[in-house]
This record gives sequence, structure tokens and C-alpha cells, in this order.
Amino acid sequence: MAKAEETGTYKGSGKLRPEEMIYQEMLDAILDRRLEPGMKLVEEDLAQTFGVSRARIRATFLQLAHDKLINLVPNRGAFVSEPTIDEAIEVFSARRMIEDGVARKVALGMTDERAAQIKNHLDREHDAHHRGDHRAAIILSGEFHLLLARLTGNLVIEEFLERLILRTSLIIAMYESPHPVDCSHTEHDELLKALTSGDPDIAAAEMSRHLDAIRDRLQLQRPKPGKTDFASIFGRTPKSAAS
Amino acid sequence: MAKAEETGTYKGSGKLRPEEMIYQEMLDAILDRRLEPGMKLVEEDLAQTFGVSRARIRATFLQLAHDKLINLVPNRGAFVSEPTIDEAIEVFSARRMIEDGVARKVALGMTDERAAQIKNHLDREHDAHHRGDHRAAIILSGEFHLLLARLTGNLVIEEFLERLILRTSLIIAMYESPHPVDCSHTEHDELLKALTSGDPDIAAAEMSRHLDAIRDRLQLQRPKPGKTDFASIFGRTPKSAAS
DNA sequence: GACAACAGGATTGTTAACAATTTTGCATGC
DNA sequence: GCATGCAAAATTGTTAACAATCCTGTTGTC
Repeated sequence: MAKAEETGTYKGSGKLRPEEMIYQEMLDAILDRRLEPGMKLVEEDLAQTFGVSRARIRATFLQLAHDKLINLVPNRGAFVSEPTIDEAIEVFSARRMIEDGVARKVALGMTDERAAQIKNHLDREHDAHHRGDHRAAIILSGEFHLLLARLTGNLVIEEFLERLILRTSLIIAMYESPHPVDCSHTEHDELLKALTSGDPDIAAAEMSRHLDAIRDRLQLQRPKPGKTDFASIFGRTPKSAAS
Repeated sequence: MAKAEETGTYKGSGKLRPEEMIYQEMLDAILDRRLEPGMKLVEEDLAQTFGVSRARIRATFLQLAHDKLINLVPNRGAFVSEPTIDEAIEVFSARRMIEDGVARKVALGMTDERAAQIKNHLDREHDAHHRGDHRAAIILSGEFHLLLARLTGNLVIEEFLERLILRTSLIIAMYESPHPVDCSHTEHDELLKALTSGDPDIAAAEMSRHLDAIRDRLQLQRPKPGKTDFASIFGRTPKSAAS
């Protein structure tokens, strides 16, 4: 997961491994849309950019491809993933299936200390929101879900959900509605309330509602069947072979 | 997933890609325990065995490591995973969390055709069992769960569960009780009954019960804290520096 | 006899060069 | 003008050699 703050320090002690560093950098670039969906990733160029050999770039590609963040085509190369609408819907559906269970488990194992931990995170979310730091808000929003996964105490779930959240971030970056209406942070408040209610069914229901809400805020219509509509992009009406 | 029958033919048309072939072969070997947990995997040896370069073996290692089937230690090499008891328990817990949701979704979307599809698979399971084909039974048992995941229509869930099932197979291979009591196939019958009941809660409960049962049939005690008990293995009492 | 230092061998990590494939640009013909 | 075919450039796929690291067995010292 991309870090909300102090990006660049890894493992604390300054002993950073180049492998993970490159993965992180490319990850951040993809989620920031500095690398746009569909963009070709040339091995040699990246190798020179990062000052490493092509072999390492290749290994990094395998990792990113495994996380579905890039697309590896034999003999053609690597491309930043362009999740389709169907894929986007599937990711949200998968998250619902898993995070319903997470919510149930967290609700059942709730303690005062854990509630405070969640509350603390919510404060940071609100803070970022009031600062107007949109990017930090998105990242913290993802980390909220990751925190819940961690509270289940199940590393398997945590790791898988981390990947799904990354994919979600890419999907949001790609399909985000132009006028950002991320009222998401208030929904997290509701979620905390449901999680502390003690009723796992309520918690699961609230989680489902929240994930559906995120999905529904996206522009997951289908205005891209076939070829790009350049006419609307450039604000013109198509002319047939203008003189 | 390892194939239950006709192992060796891939993609039907004879156009087999060496990359996937090697992954499959190593996968089968690990699940068969021809490659035992903890065993060192030397790149050069494997490269010669498969007649490919070390680079390809390395790439295959990354895949297997990502699926947690081998362990990659920097500067030391690759080792067949030795899932700890804690990890085993976590995997089952994770599967419960996910497959509860799967069971719910399948129960809600059940049709006669799908029920027949499941029934058909169960017949194959029973058949393998009556033939006494233990290996096929284990594989088919895993594919039963994969079939349910496929019936959710969610590729994300399907792929993740496929990996978890592979891990489970390794865990079973490692912790299986000596006297195989895989009465598992009757449990799958129960599961089908629950899935066709129309009540998602019943389906989820039955799935939980089933997964717990598999786990509880394993020998997940803790008789391995520290070093191996050679004395019991060789049926002797330890002597202090025998003359 | 136990322990530390050291050397040799084995194995992984990395780099660079070469081969195969795809893409691109251009010329040719209709 | 447009499509087809060809050749060159760019890019990926593969191999082999070299460097760095780790393991093992030995030697020397206390």
C-alpha cells in the first residue's frame, strides 16, 4: 500500500532494498496516474531510469502482474492495467464477500482498545479531508479497510485484501467521477458505529452498504463500447474528410 | 490446480507453453510430496532437469513463492514451504471467511442446472473414492470447492480461492493423519443439500462446519517445538556419547 | 578436545551480449 | 489514394559468463 506520509523511508532503519523500492515507485506512479492505464512500459527505459538491469525490471513486472496492476503480453511487453467495467464490478463484489466476513469477525472481537484504534484512524482521515489533501484521503481510506483486516488477526486475509484495495485504488483513479464527492469518511464513521454495536449482521450489512456506495459513486457506465469518441473529447462534430 | 486425470496434456491442442508446464510439474511434485517440505530447490539442477535456463526457473520460483508454495530466502535459495501450524489454522480461517460468502451466494443463485452440475462432480468424487484412488479423491475434493467458487461468477474470488486450495493441499499433505479418514465426500453431499435449501445462512453454516471438520481431521498438535525427536523416530532412548 | 579462522567449492545474484519477435516506416503496385 | 510487402529499428526473450555470497570441511591454536 502506498504510504500516506513520509513516502520514501522504508523499513525504518534506512536499509532499503532496491527491489521493493522499484515496486513501490511504480506502484505509486500507477495509482497517481503518472503512468496512465494502457501505457506501455519499456524494460530498457525503466532499467535506465532506476539504474538497474533489465532482469530486475522483469522480476518487478512479474510482481505487478500478479497483483493485476499491469498486464504482461508475451513478446509484446508490459502495459498498465485498464480494468474493464466488468472487472471493476467483480472487484467490488469480491471485496463485499470478503469484507462482510471481516466486519463480522471484527464486530465479534471488538474491544475498547480496538475501537480507539479505529477512532484514531478516523481522526486522521477527517484531518486529511479538512486539509483538502485528496490524495492522502484516498490512501487513508484504503488503509482504513486494511486496518479492519488486520484486526481479524488473519494474515492471509490481510494480504489478499491489501491487493484488492490496490486494485480498487487503480479502479477509482480510472473511473472517478470528475467532481470528487468523497463523502466516504462519514461512511467510515457509520461503519465504526456498526462495528461496535456487537451485532455481526449489522456490521456486515453496513460494510456491504459502504462498498456499494463507493462503487456507485464511480462512473461505471458503458460509454466506451468500440472506439474512442474523439468528437466529444475535442468538442467537435465529426466531418467526413474535411477539405 | 493439479489435474485429476490425464495429467500431462495441457491446453488440449498439444501447444504447451514451457513456462506453465514447469510451474505445473513443480506444483504436482510439491503436492505429491515428491518434493518434501523444507527441501532445497537448486536453480541449476532444476534448469538442467527441465532443459531450460536458470532465468526461467527463477521466474517460476517467483510464481510459486507468490502462491506461498515455496519460500524464497535472499542469497540462500528456494525451499519448499513448511507451513506452520499457525499458518495452517490461518488458512482454514481465511477459507471459512471467504467460502461462507461463496456458499451464501451459490445458495441464493441456485438453479436446477447448477445443482446437477454439482451432483455430477460429487459422482466423480464418490467414484474415485470407491476405486480407492486416494490422490484423485483429494484433488477432486479441492476442485469441488473451486467449482462452487466458479458458480459465484466472480473470477477474483475464484482465482484467490484456487491459491488457498493449493495451500490447503500442501497443508493436508504435511499434516495428514497417518490413517486416512477422508469421509470428506459425504460432507460434500451434506453441503449440496444445504446449498439447495435456499437458505444462505444454512449453506454458510454447513460450509463452516465442513471446513472445520477438515481442519480437525489433521494432526495440528504441536509436537515439533524445537528440534526433531530422533529418539522416538528411531525407537531408542538417547544415550550420552555412546562408547 | 573445543573453538575460531580460513580456504575451497557450491550456489545465488547480476550483467552484458546475442537471438527471436514485433513494430514501424517506406517503397511498390494496383 | 490505398493496400500490400519488405526491410530496418525497436523491443522482448534467452543464454552464458562473471561477481558476490554462503556453506563446508580443514587447519591451527588454546
